[in-house]
Amino acid sequence: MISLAEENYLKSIYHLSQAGSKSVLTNELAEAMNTKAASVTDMIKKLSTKEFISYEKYYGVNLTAKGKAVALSVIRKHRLWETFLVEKLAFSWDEVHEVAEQLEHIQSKRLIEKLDEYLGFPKVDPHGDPIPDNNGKIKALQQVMLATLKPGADSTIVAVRDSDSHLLKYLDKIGARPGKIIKVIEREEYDGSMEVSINNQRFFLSKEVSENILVNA
Amino acid sequence: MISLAEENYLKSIYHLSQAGSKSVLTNELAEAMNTKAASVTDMIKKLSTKEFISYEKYYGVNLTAKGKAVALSVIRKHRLWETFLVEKLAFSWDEVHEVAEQLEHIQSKRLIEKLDEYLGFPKVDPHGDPIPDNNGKIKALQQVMLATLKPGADSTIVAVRDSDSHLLKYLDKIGARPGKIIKVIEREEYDGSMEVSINNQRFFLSKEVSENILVNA
DNA sequence: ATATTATTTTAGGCTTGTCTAAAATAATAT
DNA sequence: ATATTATTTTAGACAAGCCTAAAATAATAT
Ligand SMILES: [Mn+2]
Ligand SMILES: [Mn+2]
Ligand SMILES: [Mn+2]
Ligand SMILES: [Mn+2]
Repeated sequence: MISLAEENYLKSIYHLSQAGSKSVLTNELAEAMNTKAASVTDMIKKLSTKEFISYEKYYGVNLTAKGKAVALSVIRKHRLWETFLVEKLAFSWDEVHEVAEQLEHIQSKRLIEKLDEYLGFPKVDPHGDPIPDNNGKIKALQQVMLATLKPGADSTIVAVRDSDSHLLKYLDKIGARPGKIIKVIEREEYDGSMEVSINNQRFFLSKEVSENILVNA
Repeated sequence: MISLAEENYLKSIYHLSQAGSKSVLTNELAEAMNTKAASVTDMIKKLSTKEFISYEKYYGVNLTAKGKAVALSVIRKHRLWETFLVEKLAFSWDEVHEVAEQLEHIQSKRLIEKLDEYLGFPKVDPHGDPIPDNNGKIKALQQVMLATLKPGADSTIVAVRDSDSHLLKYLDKIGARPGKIIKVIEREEYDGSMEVSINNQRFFLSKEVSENILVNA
């Protein structure tokens, strides 16, 4: 019915449109999918024919309701599997993303329902990302990059970007996990780096890192 | 590295050669793979080039050590996943095969090691089939089709064929599970059907059914 | 030993998903 | 308003995995 490649494209389009309505451009998608613009154009046509996306030549694509449902179903599976790997199989949070990239394509409604139940219907995955429910409803978390906070502010970590395992190892080391309170001590304007405190310990975070930590808005 | 299609071919070749040494013929493989002989010949050439099989034109194929290792690894994954689905997710034994056909292709050594551990290093899957160990060692069970037993004999069920969910539902209903003792009361020579007793209950089994129940030799 | 039949391989073609190079279009700068 | 640059699409090709039809080979029957 729907191929693995198609599912991955739809998922990428969803992420790039940040669940929003702005069109996703060919080159963005090419970069995200680690492929070439020409290949993206080819796939875009197929997805458009199948009505998973609406496509205006030269101006990018948007998910249809149908396409969004597929994307959310894949994301649901991804996040449930990540939760399973961490909670049940004792994986660390930096090891799960790649495996979940494979597991998210397993086709079995029954499996994902049973898995959800087995895990106790979790609301967020190990990185703090919300898990869409069975009907494709996802709770849009009010979140903002740590990088945008001003000195003096303190805030709770909501989620962290999950696809770079080196980043995750580092965040784990400094204790930057969802639920933790993080306080901005100082911020260097010229490079965007900041000093923060987590668990009463101080750390210097590069802009890079502080953009990958999401705190509540 | 190795594709899903290639893995499935190697698994099929393994099963058809019944872990033995007799060559597997093109048409056998075509039937098992639900494909055409011409397609099989194409794939056979690829697998031969990659040295997963030895191939003598017109006389069938045999797994190399390398090919056998791949086949056993896929079978190991299949059976561990089936065990997981039944033991942890409360699937019934007739629902697991199809899902396991997908899960067996997930590539992650770590995942399968963790899963094995999580399941307590099971030796057999829900249908009684032995699970190859991490090194590709598989315990060749001494087993024989129930159909070959003579009246009066009683024997323990070791395994049942796992790929027909209707058969499995039926076997479940009559209590024909691995570990159960089954006794042959009578056998009709003309159609190979037999009357048996399981748990002190009597059943008439067609030849079809009695060939899909494996008992210890 | 030869003819018939069954099996297997080859030839040529199709779809999916990818690529490079060239052409078309849009965006930006002068 | 036009020229330059950046982006996107088209054209043409390729590998994987499948197909049908035809040719080649092996097995079997006479
Ligand atoms: Mn992930
Ligand atoms: Mn995640
Ligand atoms: Mn099975
Ligand atoms: Mn089984």
